[in-house]
Amino acid sequence: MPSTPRNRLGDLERAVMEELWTTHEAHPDGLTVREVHDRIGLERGLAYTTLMTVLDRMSKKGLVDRERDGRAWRYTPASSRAELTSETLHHTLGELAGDTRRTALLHFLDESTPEEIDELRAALAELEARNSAGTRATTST
Amino acid sequence: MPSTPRNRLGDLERAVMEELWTTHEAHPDGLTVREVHDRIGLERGLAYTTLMTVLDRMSKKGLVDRERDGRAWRYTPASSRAELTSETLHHTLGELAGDTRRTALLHFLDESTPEEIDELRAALAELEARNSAGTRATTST
DNA sequence: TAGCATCTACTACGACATGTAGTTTCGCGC
DNA sequence: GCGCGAAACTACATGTCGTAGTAGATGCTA
Repeated sequence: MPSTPRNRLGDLERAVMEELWTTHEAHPDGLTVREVHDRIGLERGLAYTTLMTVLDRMSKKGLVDRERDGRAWRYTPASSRAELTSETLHHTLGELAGDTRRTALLHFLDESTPEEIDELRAALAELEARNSAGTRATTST
Repeated sequence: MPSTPRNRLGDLERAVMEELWTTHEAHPDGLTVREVHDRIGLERGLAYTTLMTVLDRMSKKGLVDRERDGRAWRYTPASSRAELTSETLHHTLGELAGDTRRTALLHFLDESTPEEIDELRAALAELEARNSAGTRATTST
């Protein structure tokens, strides 16, 4: 857990994260500034240095990690989209006391589509399955 | 549903909302700037006008409603804490595509305490109960 | 009725985040 | 040795938020 809040991304920051996330499989070592610029900067008419600044700031905020590759840096997402989202969700709910949280959750579900609720149920079921399996063996992180 | 995003409150803004929320039952007509100042401004050594500015901005952002009461305005929360939270949760999850959302939810649950998960289950159960009851009668909202 | 209290409306300003980009510096390969 | 490309540093505009002062309206009171 990073000490810095590092929530709420700006538009460009978000676009960069999206790019890093979606290319992470194909490029596990990350992308250089130039690569990011070629992918999302050119089409927006952004200067190379703009992406450099943004990536630099993002690494200082702990949103991305970077590693040397020759004279360049390779940037990788510090956490997956799922992790970051989960973090935000916890943050949002974390501000609420127990009783209020209940109400908020109810409201949330109330305004969810049946599909979303199904997803949630499925996730709960999966968690349960995993837990009961792990009860007598696994020691996960 | 407000057209303006109106998420992410600042510290003072949040404190004001908390005050409006917690006093809403006892004061359904809302609070005046002076009352808000007396309640949370004095102890922080804030000027009266500071609260005025903040409340004014918040009403422009749609966070609070206001109604005339003599020469003063009475401010009420535009939505309950639960609604606002629910909105934020939806917003957070709304950026994700189906597959990613599943993963995010799983992550979220993974990092939740058993109590939190119970709360969620309870909320789901309550929703279900309400739905099956309403299937043949109620026409809500 | 003149003045004081009280409220709103308008303006301001510093700090910080973000988008955007230029300038400087430095190392590597030819 | 020189130039290319990358990083590092600096800069500036805009928007938000916390903070507050001042001007102007209006009602109450002596």
